[in-house]
Amino acid sequence: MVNKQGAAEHLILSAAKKIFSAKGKDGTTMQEIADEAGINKALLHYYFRNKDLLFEKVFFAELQKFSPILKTAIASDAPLFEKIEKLCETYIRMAINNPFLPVFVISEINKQPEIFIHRMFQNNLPDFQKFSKQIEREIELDTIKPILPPHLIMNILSMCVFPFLLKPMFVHGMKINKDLYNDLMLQRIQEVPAFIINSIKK
Amino acid sequence: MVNKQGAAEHLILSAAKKIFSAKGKDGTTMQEIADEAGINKALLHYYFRNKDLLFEKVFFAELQKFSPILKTAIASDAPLFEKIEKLCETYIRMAINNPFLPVFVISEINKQPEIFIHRMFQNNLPDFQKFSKQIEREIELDTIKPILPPHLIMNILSMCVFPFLLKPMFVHGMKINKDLYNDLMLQRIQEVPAFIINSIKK
DNA sequence: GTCTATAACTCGATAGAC
DNA sequence: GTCTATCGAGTTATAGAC
Repeated sequence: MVNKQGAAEHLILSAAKKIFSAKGKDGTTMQEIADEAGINKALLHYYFRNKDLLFEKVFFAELQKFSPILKTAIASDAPLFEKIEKLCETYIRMAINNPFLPVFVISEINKQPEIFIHRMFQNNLPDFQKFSKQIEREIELDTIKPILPPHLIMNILSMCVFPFLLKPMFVHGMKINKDLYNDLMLQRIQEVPAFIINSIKK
Repeated sequence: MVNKQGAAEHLILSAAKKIFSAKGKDGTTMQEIADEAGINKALLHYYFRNKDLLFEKVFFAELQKFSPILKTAIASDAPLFEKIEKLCETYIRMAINNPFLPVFVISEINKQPEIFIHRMFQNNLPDFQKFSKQIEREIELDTIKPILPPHLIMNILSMCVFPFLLKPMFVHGMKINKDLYNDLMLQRIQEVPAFIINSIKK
């Protein structure tokens, strides 16, 4: 709001985040971003050189903040149920605080998988192998019902992230208002891990 | 493959389906589609008049085939567990046979929710209200554990559809090859409803 | 740093020959 | 029906004044 050094740069970044999120990279024009930021089109190029660099600046910076958090949660030595609770909370809070991220990740990952994965994790993927071993160990110990680790992992990710992708469907199609939807998402921090643990525990 | 009447039209449609699915409507150029189809750009306009009409022809035709199937499955009078099994099978088979559809639906629904929902269901949405009542009745009868219907509905949709959106992540990021991935998806036709029913049954 | 003006380019669409 | 050639709108990107 206040005119300071770096104010324009910040205005551009948050305007870009907003418009890119709503319309995707290709659907957005530099003019729209400039208008939203209340500045001139040429300034976008002055600060960020071109559209691609602006786009990357906006999203990869945001994503990389979460990459280490996720890696830590997945590789931790916590007991399985505790880890599942932690993972769900991490994913869901991330999405609540950054409603644009899930859509962005899914569309980018389906356009340029190699490039995206490389940028997101910098050649240092979360250790799903270790998590799989932990699941298999619990099955052997007979503390949970048999399930292939990839299925359990997919179930966790799915229930945490997918509802955010469906938000417009619920809000527009089924007349669930936005506040109610956000309440539902908050509930899911407890609801999802409980649902999962109910299903697998012996 | 064979040169016949209607061959070009068919080549265009499947080329368009492929490229649109990967890059989205805005990210795709008519030139790319023409190249993929091995024909000339002008032919695209000859057959489909313009880009928007081509896009709609490709996707809404496909989607509308499924709209009545889904509506029937959701509104049926089958017992709850049976209905859940049927729904999962319907969603997962749909996605297996049309790997491009989930990405398309999610990105479109997040760009233009009203328009998309209207086109997809022609003002005649699936009756989730009825499904919700059915869930609430089972809870009252004490045959399943208490859960808010929207959560259960989200869980079902999520576990059926989301894994298809993550395919590139599994295939590229975690070196799971495509055949194995498809096997996993087929398993989920049984796996997902079992996981859900395990979680909610008393 | 910020602006106006415009150059350079991409892409959808059409004209017209065959 | 299919092609080549080209137009024109819309966008990215830059030059240059302040």
